[in-house]
Amino acid sequence: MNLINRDTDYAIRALCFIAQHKKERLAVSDLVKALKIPQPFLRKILQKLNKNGLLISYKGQGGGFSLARIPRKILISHLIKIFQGSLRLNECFFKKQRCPETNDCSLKKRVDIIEKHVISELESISIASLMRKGRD
Amino acid sequence: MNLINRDTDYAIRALCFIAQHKKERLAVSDLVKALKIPQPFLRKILQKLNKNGLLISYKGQGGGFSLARIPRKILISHLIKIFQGSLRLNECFFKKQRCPETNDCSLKKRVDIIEKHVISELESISIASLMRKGRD
DNA sequence: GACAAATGATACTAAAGTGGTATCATTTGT
DNA sequence: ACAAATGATACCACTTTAGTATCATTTGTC
Repeated sequence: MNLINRDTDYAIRALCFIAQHKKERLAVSDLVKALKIPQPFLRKILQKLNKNGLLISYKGQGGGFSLARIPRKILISHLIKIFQGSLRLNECFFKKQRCPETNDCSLKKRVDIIEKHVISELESISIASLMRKGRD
Repeated sequence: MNLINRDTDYAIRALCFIAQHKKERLAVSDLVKALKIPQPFLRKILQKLNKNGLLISYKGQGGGFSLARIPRKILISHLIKIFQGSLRLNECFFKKQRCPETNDCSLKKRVDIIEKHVISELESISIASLMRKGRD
């Protein structure tokens, strides 16, 4: 079980790398060299970031990608939603059915509390905060 | 993404049900009636709970299962470990490789903190605490 | 205008995980 | 001896994950 999957992880690395570079347009090939992510896979990820409004793409020769917003406004929670679907940790398997006996979803209530905490923590992590050196 | 999968969920229900019953031996067929879990699947789950020391099994006619320890000592975190493997939310995909640039796993550090919180919360949930009525 | 360098779109694939089913062996109370 | 129970194991369909492959389109440069 992983909170962050490979797509999301690659997306974070790519966004950090783009954010750190003065050049405001980077081609996939530039990123591949630095990040060691298979090129076709990284392309797919960047295309998705573009579709979701986190990157701007430039087609044709000399094209590439640049950030569509400042790093502080790019949140890990958003990336997880894009690449892993919702952030829910607690979809009930028995939506209609009442859980038998007294165990009627006191479990769900407890896990909901955990979920809320995790979500709020993930919403506090931005690309900017991951870039700041010296930050713990 | 779900913190608790179906195996674990069924295990929790089964354990709660057994714990609530005065009869200290319950056969799979008794549980199936009450919990509406497919019998062969539930059997597999109970066998695993037996192997992991949470249930005691009695073979032969009149056999069944009983709790191997008091409900307060059966923790959700333990069940997750049994049915879903480790509780880690944060296995690094790049164990040896250093993450490129300055982004060297400040992400991991942040997620580790979240993980610790989730684990400690799950360790605080026991079968006993799920059975107590009125507990929110 | 031709060409090459870039992204866009889409379809495919292999491996692992999830949620089961099926079968036969063994134990044990009556 | 028999039936009712668990033990062990193998199988299966479906979904998700982590990619690969291919062709179409755009655009700067010569």
